[in-house]
Amino acid sequence: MSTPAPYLSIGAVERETGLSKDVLRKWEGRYGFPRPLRDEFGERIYPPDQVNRLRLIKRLMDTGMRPSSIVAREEADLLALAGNRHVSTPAAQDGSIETTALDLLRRHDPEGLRQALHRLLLRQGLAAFVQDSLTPLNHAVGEAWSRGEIEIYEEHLYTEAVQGVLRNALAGLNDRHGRPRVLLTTLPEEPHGLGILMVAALLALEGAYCLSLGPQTPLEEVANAARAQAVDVVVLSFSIIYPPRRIPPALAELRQRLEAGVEIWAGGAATARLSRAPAGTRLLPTMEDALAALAEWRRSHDART
Amino acid sequence: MSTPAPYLSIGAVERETGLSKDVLRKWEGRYGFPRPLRDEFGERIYPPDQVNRLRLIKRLMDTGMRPSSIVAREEADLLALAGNRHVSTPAAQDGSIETTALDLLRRHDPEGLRQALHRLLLRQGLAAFVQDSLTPLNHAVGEAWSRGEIEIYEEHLYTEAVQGVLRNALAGLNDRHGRPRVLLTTLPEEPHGLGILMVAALLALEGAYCLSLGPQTPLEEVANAARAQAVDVVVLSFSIIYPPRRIPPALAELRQRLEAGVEIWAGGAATARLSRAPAGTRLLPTMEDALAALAEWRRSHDART
DNA sequence: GGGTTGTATTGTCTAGGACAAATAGGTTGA
DNA sequence: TCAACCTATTTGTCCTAGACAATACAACCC
Repeated sequence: MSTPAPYLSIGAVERETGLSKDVLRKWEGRYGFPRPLRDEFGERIYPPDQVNRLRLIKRLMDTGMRPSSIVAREEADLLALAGNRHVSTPAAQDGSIETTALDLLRRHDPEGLRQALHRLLLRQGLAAFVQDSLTPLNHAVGEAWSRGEIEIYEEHLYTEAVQGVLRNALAGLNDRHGRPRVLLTTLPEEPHGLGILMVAALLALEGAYCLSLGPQTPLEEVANAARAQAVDVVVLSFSIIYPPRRIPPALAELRQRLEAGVEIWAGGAATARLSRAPAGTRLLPTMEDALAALAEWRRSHDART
Repeated sequence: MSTPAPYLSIGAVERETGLSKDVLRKWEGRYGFPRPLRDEFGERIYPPDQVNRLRLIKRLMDTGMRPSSIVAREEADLLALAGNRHVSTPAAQDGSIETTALDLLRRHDPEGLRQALHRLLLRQGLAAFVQDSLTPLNHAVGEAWSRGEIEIYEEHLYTEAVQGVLRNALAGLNDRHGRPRVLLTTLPEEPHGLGILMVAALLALEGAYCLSLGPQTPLEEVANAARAQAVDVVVLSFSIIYPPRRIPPALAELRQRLEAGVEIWAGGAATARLSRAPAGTRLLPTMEDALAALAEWRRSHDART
C-alpha cells in the first residue's frame, strides 16, 4: 500500500523525455543538471520536478536553443524563455479561431472543439481551413503548451479533434485515378502525423491521389511502397521535434533508393531550419510551398504546353 | 556519388528494431549474434541482413519466445518458427474477409481494400464488423507479416484503411451525454492506436461517451485528463509489442493516481499473457470482455434495479 | 491442480574515456 | 554587404567491461 516513490529510473526518464541515457549522464557531469538522487543500489533516480524541467528543456532545444545556454538555468528562467519566443507570431486577435479553440480546450469541451472546427471548415472551405486556420492554430497550441498554459493531454485532444475532422473531409475526396500519385508518411522517429493529413487534404483537393502510410514508416519501406504503388511523389513530414541534422542524410538515402523520376518533398517545421535541400529533393516549409510544388510538377509533366 | 554503404550504426539499429543498444551489445557477447562489422573508427556497423534478422527475432520475442532459444538460430529456422505459430488460429476459408483483404493488400489496391471494409461494415453492422471481422483480420495481417508474406508498408496501408473506415463510422456516433464517460489511450511506448479505436466504436455504439486521447499519453497526463474530464472509466490498450512485465506496475501507478470510483480497464493482445489483473483494475483480452465490462458497469451503477 | 522455492536467464545500469559531427564566431575575399 | 572558408568549441554518440535486480522457468511439496 505504501506509495511507490514517483522517482523515475534513467530508462524511464529517457522514455518520458526523449533524452537518451547517454545524454542524461553527460549533462549531469557537464552542466550539473539533472542531479538525480541515488537509490539503495547506487542507481540514479530522478524526482518528478527534475523530469518536468527536462521536458521543458527538451522543448526549448526543439526550437533551436543549445544545451549550454539552457540546461543549467532555473525553471523560472526557462518558462520566461518559452514565453518570449512567440513574438514572431502575429498576435491573435480576440474572437479568432486561436483564442476560441484554446478556450474550448481549457474548458474541457473536446466535442465543442470538434464542432467548432467542423463549422469553420464548412465556412472557409478545406483549403483555407488548412492554410489559414489549422496552421496558426497548431502553432498556438504548441506555444501554449510550452508556456505551461495547456497540458499534454489537451494537446492530444486537440490532435484527435483535428484528425477526426480532416479524415472525414478526406474520405470522399481521394480520386484513385488522380495525378500525381503521392505517397505520404513520416520516418520512424516522427510520431506526429497531423502534417501529412493536412498536406494530403490540400493535394487531394487539387486532384492528386494521396496514399497515406500513416506515421513512422522505415525508410526502406517507404522506397518499397513507392515502387509498388508507382507513385510520382513521396512526401515526408518532419515536425519540430525531429532532429534537423538527421534530415539531409535521410533524404539523400531515400533519393538513392528511388528512381530519378520520383520526386521527394520534405515538409514540416523542422525543414524550415535547413539552409538548403539535399540534391534531388525539395523542401516545403509551409503549406503554400506544397501547392506550389504541385503546380510545378503539373507544369513539367503536362505533355502539351 | 559513391553509394553510402547501407550499414547501420548501433543507434540506427536501435531505432529500426526497438532493441536497445545495451541489448544489442549483450547479445553479441552472449549468443554470438548479431555480429556487426567495424568501421574505420572501431564502431559497430550492422549489415542489412542482420538488421532484418533482428527484426524477425524481435517479432518472435513479442509473441513470447525467449532470446536464448532464438537469437543464435539461422534465419531459415526463424522463418519456419514464424510460420508454425498460426496453428491456433482457425484456418481461414477461401472467400473469407481474411483472404480477400490480404489479397487486396498484395495486389496493391488500398482504395479497394477500403471499399471492401466499408461494404463489410455496412453489411454486418458495426459491432459484428469489429468483433468478427476486424479482430481476426488484424491477426491474419500480423501473422502474414511475420511469415514474410506482406511488407511493413502494406501493414501500414491496412492500418490506415481500417482507421479511415472506423473513424468515419465513429464520427456521428458519440453522444456527449452518454454514460459511462470513457477515456481511451495508450501509454508512451505503445504507438498502436487501432485497438482504442475499435473499443471506442463498440462502446460508443452501446451509448457510452468515448473520449480518445490517441496513442502515447504519459501516465501522469492520463490521470490529469481523467480528472479534468470527470470520466468513469479509463481504457488502456497494450498491443503485442508492449513488454508485458511493464503492464502491472503501470496499472498500479495509475490506480494510485485515480480516485477509487474510476475504473481502469486494460485491453489488447499483451494483456492475454498476464495471469491476473493488478488490484483495482480489469483485463480485457478480447473485445467481448469490453462489452461484458460495460454491461457490468451499468449493472452496478444503475440506481434502480 | 496450486503454491513455494531455487536456479538460470536477461535486461538495465554503472564508470570514464574517446572522438566524430555539428555549430559558432572570426577572417578573408568578391 | 554578403558569401565562403577556417578554427575552436560544443555536443551527442559510441566504446569497454562488469555488477546485479528483475524476470521466467523448473522442480518441488502440499
